[in-house]
Amino acid sequence: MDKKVRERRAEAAVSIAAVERETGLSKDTLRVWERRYGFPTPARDGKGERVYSSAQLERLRLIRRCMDGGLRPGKIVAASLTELQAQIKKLDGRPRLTAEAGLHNSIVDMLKARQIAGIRDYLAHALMRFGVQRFLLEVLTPLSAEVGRAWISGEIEIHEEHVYSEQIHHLLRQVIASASLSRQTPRVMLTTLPGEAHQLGLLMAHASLAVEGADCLSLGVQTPASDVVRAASAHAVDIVGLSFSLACQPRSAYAQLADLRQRLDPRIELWAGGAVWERVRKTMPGTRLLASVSDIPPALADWRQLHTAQAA
Amino acid sequence: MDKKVRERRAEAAVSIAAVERETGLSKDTLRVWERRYGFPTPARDGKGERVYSSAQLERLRLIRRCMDGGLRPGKIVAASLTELQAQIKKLDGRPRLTAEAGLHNSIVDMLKARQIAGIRDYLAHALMRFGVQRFLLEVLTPLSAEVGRAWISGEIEIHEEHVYSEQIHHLLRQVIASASLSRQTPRVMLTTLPGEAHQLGLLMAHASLAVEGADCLSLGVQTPASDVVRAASAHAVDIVGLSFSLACQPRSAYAQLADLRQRLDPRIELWAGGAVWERVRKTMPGTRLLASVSDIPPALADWRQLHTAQAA
DNA sequence: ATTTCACTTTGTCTTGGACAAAATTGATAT
DNA sequence: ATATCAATTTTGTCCAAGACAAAGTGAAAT
Repeated sequence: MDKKVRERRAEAAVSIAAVERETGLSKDTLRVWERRYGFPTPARDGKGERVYSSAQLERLRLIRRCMDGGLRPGKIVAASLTELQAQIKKLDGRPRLTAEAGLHNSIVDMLKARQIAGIRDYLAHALMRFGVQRFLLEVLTPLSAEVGRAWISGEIEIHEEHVYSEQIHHLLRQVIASASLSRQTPRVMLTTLPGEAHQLGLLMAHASLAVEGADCLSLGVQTPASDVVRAASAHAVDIVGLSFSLACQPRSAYAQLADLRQRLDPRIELWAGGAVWERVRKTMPGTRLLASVSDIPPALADWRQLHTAQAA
Repeated sequence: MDKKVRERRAEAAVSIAAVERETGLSKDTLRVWERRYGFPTPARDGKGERVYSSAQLERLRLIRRCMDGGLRPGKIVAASLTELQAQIKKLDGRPRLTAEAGLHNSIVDMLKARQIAGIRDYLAHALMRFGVQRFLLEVLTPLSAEVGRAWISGEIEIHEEHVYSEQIHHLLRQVIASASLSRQTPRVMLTTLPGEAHQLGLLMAHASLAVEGADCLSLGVQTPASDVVRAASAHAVDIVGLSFSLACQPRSAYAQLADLRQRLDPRIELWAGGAVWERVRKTMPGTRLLASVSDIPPALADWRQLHTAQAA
């Protein structure tokens, strides 16, 4: 099955723009790698434009994954497929927080067996059993990582990953709908910046905040920074929460965040969530970096303590 | 004091990457406009890199809005600020789709007044009053058109449009959750093709189908055509439903659809929804073009009639 | 009224060079 | 042994000006 998937992927030939979309590596970066490291080495079409094979695309995805794990391009861009897979194995060996280790494998198996109702039931059951916070942290976080891994390794196809995301999305919307109460504090506005199209992180944060009794207002994904500033003031929120996925570049994410912090009303707190922040050492004054959903409840408790203290 | 001045300067001066993020215009496009139309004309920093003033950024945003309204770059990139504003006023004057004028104006007003709870209540009430199908057709369709128009004409800001979309999104997910029954016929797989990021049309179709008792499986947005083909076979669906927004090009949409029809198992029906199809006259064998949500129930009735006749 | 064809507009891709921010290395001091 | 700081390497982003095809426009022909 594994092999078959890979062969089918190898059929298509993709443009540099498509590779940029799929891997998150900019066109400039792809061209400069070709010059410096001799990889990737795309064919050319009649126009003289780069045409990447799916094999190269897959290898680029592996490279991307290694980089997300902290390895540097110079060491891995020229590395062979087997070397990359060895590196990933090493990275995957990190300890995990898991409510149920068996769960992840069975969900991936269910995806492969197209048992959608089974997935839905399993997730709904886990949610009821553990409660929202533990569900997010101990079930959804490792599960999403596992599904992502299964896709990269070719175990499942992209449409199976889509099915998974869609089920989670649906479940989280229901959690948010039932957990939302109006007139709570603090007021939190949630969104992502342009370029960040991943909704799941945002929804997880939304669910966590809603359950903890915050008054959440989501703008959906991809709100330009200037609109975030205007919307935050217009809706008089206490906190602006931004979600960043692992796919984004830490450097540009940090720069965007710094820019926003500068333009945002200093009385409004800025929280940035996402696993990227594990890899960033610098902190930013007036900004709270939340590397995991488990950081949300303590952050909220801090805010409340500070603001009741001030009121008293 | 020194620091404050520097901050103000930094506020007024943005890099080409920041302009790309804020406006959605690619770096290449910005550079080529500079060459061709003589605008924008950014200053340069010590490195020789472009530094855009916030005035130019604002003008670029206006240009962007005119283009979203259908104007072409050649006519407006070199236009002055006042000319641009005049153009936007003209766009505002286009005929409005208002079946129930009172409702739409009040929703736009509520958006402007930040009365989110009011919007939510209003929509929920309309849903209960009219039922799902009439709600989709008579409320949501004209309302979305009106909100889009209000944005183009500058009446509301983009974040207010985001708030609106998010509320609709939430409501529709709830409709889908309560309307979905398993083991119904036909089995319908829903998604959009790459480049089509709009979820609302897809959700509206999903809600309509779910209410009519179809067994829906959504893949979310932007599934590559080859994955659509594989997923349709893997999940043994009867119908593949694709959503196209008005923003897409009729010709490329038609071409993509024809390509998909050719590769898809001929026993699986292909339905394409979206207002684009109003502007396309050609039909495609084995493909059903649905220009409105009101076309969904009859299409479903046709399918059922055909397939019960065959079974008998 | 619709299709066809030539013409114009427009976004994206190309090359190879340059440079600064970030990361690493090595030397020195505590 | 560990912390600090400077030197060095690595790495992503930006630049220029040219090229080309896809999308849009408008006129002529069916």
